[in-house]
Amino acid sequence: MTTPRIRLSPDTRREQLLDLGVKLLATRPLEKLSIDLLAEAAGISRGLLYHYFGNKQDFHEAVVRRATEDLFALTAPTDDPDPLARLSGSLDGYLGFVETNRQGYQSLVRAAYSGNPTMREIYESARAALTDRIFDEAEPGVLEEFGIEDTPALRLMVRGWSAMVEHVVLAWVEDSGGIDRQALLDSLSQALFQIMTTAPKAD
Amino acid sequence: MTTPRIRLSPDTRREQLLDLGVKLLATRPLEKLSIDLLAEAAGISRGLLYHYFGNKQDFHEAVVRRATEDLFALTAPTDDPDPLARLSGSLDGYLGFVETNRQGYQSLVRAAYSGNPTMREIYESARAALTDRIFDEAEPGVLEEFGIEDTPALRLMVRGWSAMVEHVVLAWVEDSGGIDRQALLDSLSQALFQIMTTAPKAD
DNA sequence: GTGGGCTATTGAACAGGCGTCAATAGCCTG
DNA sequence: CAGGCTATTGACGCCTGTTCAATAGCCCAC
Repeated sequence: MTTPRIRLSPDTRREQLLDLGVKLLATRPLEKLSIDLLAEAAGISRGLLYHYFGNKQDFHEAVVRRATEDLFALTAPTDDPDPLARLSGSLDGYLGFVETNRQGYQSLVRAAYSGNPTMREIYESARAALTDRIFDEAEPGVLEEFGIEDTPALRLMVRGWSAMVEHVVLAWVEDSGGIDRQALLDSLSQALFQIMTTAPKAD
Repeated sequence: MTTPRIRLSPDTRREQLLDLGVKLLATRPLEKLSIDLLAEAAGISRGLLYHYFGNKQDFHEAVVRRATEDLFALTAPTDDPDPLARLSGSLDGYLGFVETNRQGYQSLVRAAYSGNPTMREIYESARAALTDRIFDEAEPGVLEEFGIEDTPALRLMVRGWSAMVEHVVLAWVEDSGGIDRQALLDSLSQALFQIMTTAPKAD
């Protein structure tokens, strides 16, 4: 009755478990992704998971890291040289991702706030990568034209803007409240522009 | 050896457990606030906790609700009639609260993202109350002077600004990066002003 | 083709935290 | 000071994470 045990190469097995983890995360929060659930879904014993990932924490971290990689890959900005157009396009891609992966994205954000410092770092670096590439890949000198200066204060405010985007987008996806999609995107990019042009100069 | 059991009135006992819960929350995240820990700290049996709060969820919710009430009470705005001054004072009080209750405030924010809808609602309504009172208590007509119109889109963006404030303030408290306290407060209130004056009109 | 070894895989056992409930014992009232 | 109401207990069952010695699939040498 019981399925005969199947022996796979470590790489294959690890990949299978990681992919399955991300897939299951799209339907439930991280805390509901138990060892039991994954083992049963993968058709393996609980013990095997501990062979590949030291413990539940490590497994969860690996799954979240994989999920952020997916997010990053699926939201590449356009190659428009205008930074504003790049920002707009990137925001559009980001919103699209959230629209089609609402549950998975919620699980991701929640994981970032779960209290585990490593988890937070994983998400924080993903978020940094998302915003950085909008500007870093732009032609040098464009920012200076607008009087934007790269200071710790500016970086802090931009990270704050990211948090705002997360919140607004998640709320809008839940219930748009009659707000037009494009108007939302415009407001968010305009907010960033304003924030950047008026950030305080560091002491 | 064992302490003789002490019989208190339900109200007294409940109050004691709630206060103790908030106190313990200031030193650890919510998920570490186990039944065992609280029972031992309070000098009671685990069973008694289930008599007062149906289960761990309910207990956690009650503790978080109490914590948000404390936050609200400790950050009352000044009675300045000028809405900008009121906002500034309120932000100042809020930052002060976070500075002196960093751990507890972190636990609070994390709880809000924990996935429990009730928890989220508790925190969301506290956040709404914090921002609403800045404007609701202002003299009527001031907002209109600045062309600010109360629309779903505006409310959404203001809630987004709250998320930004949370993020920025927590990051700044962790590591100021040489950013001046007053400059931070100014940037945040200025950001709100800009966001409010340029929010899209709902279709 | 086959026997043997490397190691992927298992499952039973342990730990610790949540939740239940019949039994116990403070405190108040007459 | 006796009796009752009910606040309080503690032992029990269950579920989930974690360990580890035993098992068995796959590949290679012959």
